[in-house]
Amino acid sequence: MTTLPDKPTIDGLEAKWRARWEADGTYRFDRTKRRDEVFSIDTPPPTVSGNLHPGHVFSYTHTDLVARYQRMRGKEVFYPMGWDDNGLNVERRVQLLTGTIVDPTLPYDPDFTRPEKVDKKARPVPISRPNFIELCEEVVPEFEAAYHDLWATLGLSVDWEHTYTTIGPKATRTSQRAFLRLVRDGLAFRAESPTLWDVDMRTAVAQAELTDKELPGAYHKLRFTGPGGEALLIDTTRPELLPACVAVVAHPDDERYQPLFGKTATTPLFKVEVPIVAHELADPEKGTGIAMICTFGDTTDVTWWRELSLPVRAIVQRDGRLRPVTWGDEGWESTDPAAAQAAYDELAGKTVKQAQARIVELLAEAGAMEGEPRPITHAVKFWENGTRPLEIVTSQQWFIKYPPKDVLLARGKELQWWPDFMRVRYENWVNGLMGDWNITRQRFFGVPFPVWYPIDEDGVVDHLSPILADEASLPVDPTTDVPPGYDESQRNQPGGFAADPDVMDTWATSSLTPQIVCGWEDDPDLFECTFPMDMRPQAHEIIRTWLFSTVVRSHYLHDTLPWRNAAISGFIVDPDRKKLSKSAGNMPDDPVTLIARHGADAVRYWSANGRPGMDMTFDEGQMKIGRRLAIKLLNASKFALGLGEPAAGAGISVPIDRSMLVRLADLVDEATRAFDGFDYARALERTEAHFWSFCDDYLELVKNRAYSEGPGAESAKAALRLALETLLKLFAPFLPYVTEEVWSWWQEGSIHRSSWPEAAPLRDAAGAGDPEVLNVAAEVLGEIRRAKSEAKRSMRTPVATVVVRDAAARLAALEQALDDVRSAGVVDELTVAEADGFAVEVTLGDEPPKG
RNA sequence: GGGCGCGUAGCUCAGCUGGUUAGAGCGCUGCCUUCACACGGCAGAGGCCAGGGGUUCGAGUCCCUUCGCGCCCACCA
Repeated sequence: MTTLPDKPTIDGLEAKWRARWEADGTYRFDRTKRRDEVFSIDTPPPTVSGNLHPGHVFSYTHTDLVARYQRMRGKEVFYPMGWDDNGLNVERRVQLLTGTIVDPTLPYDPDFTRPEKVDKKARPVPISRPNFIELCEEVVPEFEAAYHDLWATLGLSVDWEHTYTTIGPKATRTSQRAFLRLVRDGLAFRAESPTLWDVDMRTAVAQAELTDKELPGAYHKLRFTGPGGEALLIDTTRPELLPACVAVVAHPDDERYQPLFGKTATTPLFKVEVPIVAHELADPEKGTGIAMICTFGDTTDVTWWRELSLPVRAIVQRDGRLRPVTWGDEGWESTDPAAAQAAYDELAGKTVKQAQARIVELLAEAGAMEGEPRPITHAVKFWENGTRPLEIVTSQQWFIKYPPKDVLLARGKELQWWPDFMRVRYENWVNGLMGDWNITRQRFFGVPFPVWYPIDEDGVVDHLSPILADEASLPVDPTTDVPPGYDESQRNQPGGFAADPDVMDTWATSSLTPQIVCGWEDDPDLFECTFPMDMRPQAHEIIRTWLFSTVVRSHYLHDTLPWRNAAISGFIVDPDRKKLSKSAGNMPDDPVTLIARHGADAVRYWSANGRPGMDMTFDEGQMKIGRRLAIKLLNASKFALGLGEPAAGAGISVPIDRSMLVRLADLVDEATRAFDGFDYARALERTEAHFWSFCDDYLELVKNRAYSEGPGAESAKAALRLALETLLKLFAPFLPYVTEEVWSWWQEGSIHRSSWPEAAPLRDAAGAGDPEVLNVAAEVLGEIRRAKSEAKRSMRTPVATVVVRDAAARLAALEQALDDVRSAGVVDELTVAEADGFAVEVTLGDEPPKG
């Protein structure tokens, strides 16, 4: 039964079909399927602390295109959605939004309620850690709701019964269990180690979260005293670390310093004797070719310190200020402790920056600095969201050991990358790995370590002998739960236990998204039919974090890749190739507004034009084209279906109808091939081009015949319905709303649960169809149109005569479509003549009578 | 410093393993209110394919090189 609207519109389709799909469970995962019948997707959980951004729409649409294609190919698609509500960003956003700050020394206040209105200028209200976590749990769902609404309106075919968060109990349990397994296997361990440290957030930061910023600095030439009392000049950009100097270093091949290796130099001001050592990382070209090693100025210092077995003389505290030191104590020997103390007292308590200013004055007064500081610009390491340079402090942290590089590189080769060249980023990262993965964060809102530490009878906490939680008890929070064999009264008591106060790095949990969504050990049946997963879609800037760490965890837990395919999306840039951002002032309207303005199908159309891995320009013009395409689909469908159903058993007998179907079969092959290679953009482009010529040429050519009666009309109607069904299906992944709407006019069920078109049945229906028939007919019709257009006449203008000159084969093709061409062109007499080239002579007839 | 990607009409982009006069859409110009569509339709103008070498019968397509843009990585004292 075909029911056509009088005036079809795309307005309101989102609300209508979104509700219907939800009610019908159109995208619900059927967990009774076998693994080989399933296509499972490791959805990127959006960071709910962020603002909705057009870039989100872009990349999430790409995933949905693949999901919809696979579903129509007959796969049961496992397409969950997560919310990343774990980590520093959420913590900070909640702090700002609620005007609070955590003071871990405060007790829980059961009467605390969220302030109604937040004065951004006022001092944040200090609250306890449990109160803050409650606040987060209250606020985060508000963020999530905004995303859920956007995704559903955009038409993501997500199964909303499979959602997860990266901090909820499920994720926490998975994360803690995976952590305990690593501890058990000796792959996660606790150690005291120099750690990159953000002095404002007062937390450790991992290598993956680093970013470089160009900052002004200055070389200061310091006068050390060599072994023979001679001056030894050393350039440094960090003179304030002079008291932390533990050695000076030059390249082993540097002839200037070779005689000094093994001897000692004496630091200015503090009069500390430090060894003169050799190491290849010292660059003879840089400064004076000899550098001071401090604990710790940068990661090179850490390398030197480790490889040369140097002592620690740390001065920078976790708050970024210099700590008090008593010179003369063990480890702080000086040939003149009184002078050292006097100089250091000038620095203690100051920030790094203040200390630098002061020590430069002291050095100048002591005549220990050659010349003036020479300003330079150099790259300094920052936490990616930080405001001050990172320092390196020594502290106790949990680390995960990385697998050997060759193992990691082999995993990278095993994985299918779309596009393939993105593998290089992974390999670059693996090759640059240093040390182990520090997963400890000194924060409040995160997955806690399921660990306590014993306290001996003297009240000393043994941080190197952790008490692990039972797996069966997970998830646990060590600050409120009690370790096995203890009771609450022993908390923080001699002979008792102390909770691990820290939380895990957000990637330590996000790296387990496949395990979380597939129900690792919690839901073995689900895991069986979904893992290893088929596809990880994600952005290229988090290859080194999310992708990499997920590979590591899956390697350890399951000795397999977490997924077969990594589909990497680009991001959105403005026409000047600048990344869109609020600060750059080039941020377009938010996605909800864009969808309201252009329609979800139109916004998806724009997104679908971005090929995997390619950055794309934000362009509302493309959305307008998408909207036009959707409307055209409605109208063309209305026309094709409005002709009525073909008579039962009607054959597709007319050559041009068969010709159209042959070309359509080729299109199906091409679109299918493109989709199999994750090239949805190509599939769309080909389908779209085909559709426009289908409308402009084929529909025009067959229109009059289709309106008539007889076998010709029946052939046209049958061909049109077959073509329409095929085209709707090819468009369905891109334009889910309009295709579903048209589908509902004449078909049962959802188009999104129908089967992807196949070329073979089309070729069967086309029989010995020749694609050239439609090609030549369209070209001739084009020439007739041109003649009318150039004469500035209406397309309805009758044509007295048309003479087509062309090669014999093409004329033969044209002969098979002669009636349709004549009818569409309103031609009285059409004759053909053999010739070498294609030429059409058109003689227009009289103007039709007006009125 | 190492690497990856991009540079095709005013704009956004196709052009897959090299093959006839380089494609689409938008924008622009002109025409047409045709019985699916004015949220239309038809047609037109517009390009030394970033520059320079080379391989080849033939290069936007392959090789070398220069320039510009973007990004990733790096032990920048």
